[in-house]
Amino acid sequence: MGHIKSNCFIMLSVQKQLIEALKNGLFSLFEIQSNDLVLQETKKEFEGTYTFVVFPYTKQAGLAPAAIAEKLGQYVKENYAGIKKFQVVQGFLNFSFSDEVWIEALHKIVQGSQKISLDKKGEKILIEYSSPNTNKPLHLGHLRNNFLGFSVAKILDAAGYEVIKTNLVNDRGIHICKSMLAYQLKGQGETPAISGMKGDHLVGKYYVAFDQLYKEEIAELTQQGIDLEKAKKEAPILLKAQDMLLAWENGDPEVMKLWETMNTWVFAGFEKSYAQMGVSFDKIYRESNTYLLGKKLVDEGLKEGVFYQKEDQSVWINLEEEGLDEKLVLRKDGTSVYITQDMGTAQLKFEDFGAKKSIYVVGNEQDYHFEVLFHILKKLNKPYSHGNFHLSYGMVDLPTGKMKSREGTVVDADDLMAEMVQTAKERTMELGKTDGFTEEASNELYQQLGMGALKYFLLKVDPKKRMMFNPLESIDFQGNTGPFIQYTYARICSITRKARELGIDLRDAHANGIELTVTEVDLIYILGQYKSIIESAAEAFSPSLIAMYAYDVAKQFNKLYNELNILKEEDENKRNIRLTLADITGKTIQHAFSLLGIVSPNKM
RNA sequence: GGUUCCGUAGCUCAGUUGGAUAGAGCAACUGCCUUCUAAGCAGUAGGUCUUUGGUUCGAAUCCAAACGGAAUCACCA
Repeated sequence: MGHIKSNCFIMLSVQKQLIEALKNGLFSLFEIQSNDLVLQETKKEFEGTYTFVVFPYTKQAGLAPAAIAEKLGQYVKENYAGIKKFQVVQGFLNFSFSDEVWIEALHKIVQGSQKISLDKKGEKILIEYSSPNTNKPLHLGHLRNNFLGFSVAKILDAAGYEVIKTNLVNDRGIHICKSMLAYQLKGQGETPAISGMKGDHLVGKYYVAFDQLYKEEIAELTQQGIDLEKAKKEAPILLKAQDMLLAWENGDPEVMKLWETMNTWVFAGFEKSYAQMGVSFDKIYRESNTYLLGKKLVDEGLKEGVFYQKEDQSVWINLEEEGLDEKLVLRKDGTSVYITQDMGTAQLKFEDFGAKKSIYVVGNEQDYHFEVLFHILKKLNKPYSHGNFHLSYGMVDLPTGKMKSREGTVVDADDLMAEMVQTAKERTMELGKTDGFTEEASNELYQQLGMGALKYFLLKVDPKKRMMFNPLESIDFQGNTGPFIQYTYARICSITRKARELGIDLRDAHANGIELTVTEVDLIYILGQYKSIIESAAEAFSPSLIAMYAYDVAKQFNKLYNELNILKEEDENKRNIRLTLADITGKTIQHAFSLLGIVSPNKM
């Protein structure tokens, strides 16, 4: 199994003492000096918490592995009071701790639960996520992006950073003009109000319409005997779109007016989607505002000799030393490209917030782009150029392959979220869980469960990896899912609610001389890891670590719930220990889920 | 073609500096609700960790090659 996190706060002193004892044992028994002793978690099928592997010492000790383990175990048990027993299996030496150690650990967890978040680091960190285009509605890929970005922001906040959430809206460029042009041609004054469509969907409709018109024209041209490649470049509607982009850059009043109108529609639509997703931003940037600043940076770089101009006036940077190519940073006609805008945005964000660390939550298809961007910022010697990180997440694949908006193979974000809430409603009603709920409370619960299932589904997978979504199979509500963990939380709430009704005060829980079961010890052990899990998740920018942890916690608690009585336990001390465990388990789940942006209902 | 990433159960995924009989969930099959919420628990079955070589006490993990898949290498964003 895995190695022990060196920063597992709760068990830290216990681990240190054990390692110290092992070190001393190795020296006094075998005269082996070793400074890097590593413990491992004992595998489930064996008794114990920590395992020490002695295979590496067989040569030096001149004994068989089992013999070394036996002697070492004996030594440690005699010299460290916290050890209850040790067992030797081949070259593996397994240690179990006394119940006192575990009770003490539980007390520390209870004390620490007053403030679960880690200490402030006094450091600002920017996170940019979402980054939609204003020519079409959001899809499944955006959901992964938004949930990831929001969750990572929460995790970093919990890890002590001052987090600033930004969203860079891509609201300019040829693709935006395409939907505008199609609207001009076919729109006939349609508005979201008239059509009853959400603004982003309405605009998206015209983006698709453009593509149809474009394809028709290409077909026509090729029938006239024109080469396909040529037809693609010279279709009249495409040329018109290009003209429109020029008109936009020149501030043509009519084009600007249409652009602003359609933007307003899209933003109104996005706002609804973001509200449903439960994500938010501290500041929204628009590329239409940042691309000009990017051009300024190009001028600076030219003066400093970082960039150079070719004969046709286009501006370039040479990144061959970095193992990359020459890259264009400004077109020959002086208009900016993608990277120019990103340079401008980076500068603007730094001027606004002064953060030297910055995370970009963007799909891995743009790995190369960000590599280039970060190199450019370094060459420009920007103060924020060394804290950039591209959180490159994998695509969400469908069984049919990659999603493509133009081919109609996208899973729409709004549709999917609505479906999830509907499924949650059906499942909940089948189980009769909302009997006695008000309608308002029921609907709130369906929201929480549907979104919980969806968010957990997308966040439990390692962000870096591509993942599969099959629209024909609904997302589960059982097993390793959001609702399972939410259910465990609601179950715990039910217990603590009843405990309060019975007037049980946990503060006077005394636990002297209590015998714990393996299940209780395992739960205490898992609960003690939470803070170090937060730290790992923050370091790796990985909500999936939090998700998997929450699942482990819930699973272990349900095991305990089925094996042991809690409220009905007659021994008051045992009952109180279990109640304390239940309470801390609930708090841990709730906190972990809040880091994923998932609400934990206290009744379901 | 260059670069980067990936290949683990029928399906979706874990597996953190190399460690014990490779783990979960779903799907399938067995049990458990007059007792704290059965969206739960316990169990059965399911694997040549793509293949082949190497490194060593020991490899899903490290190295090399082959096979299969993906992304990217735009004066698109």
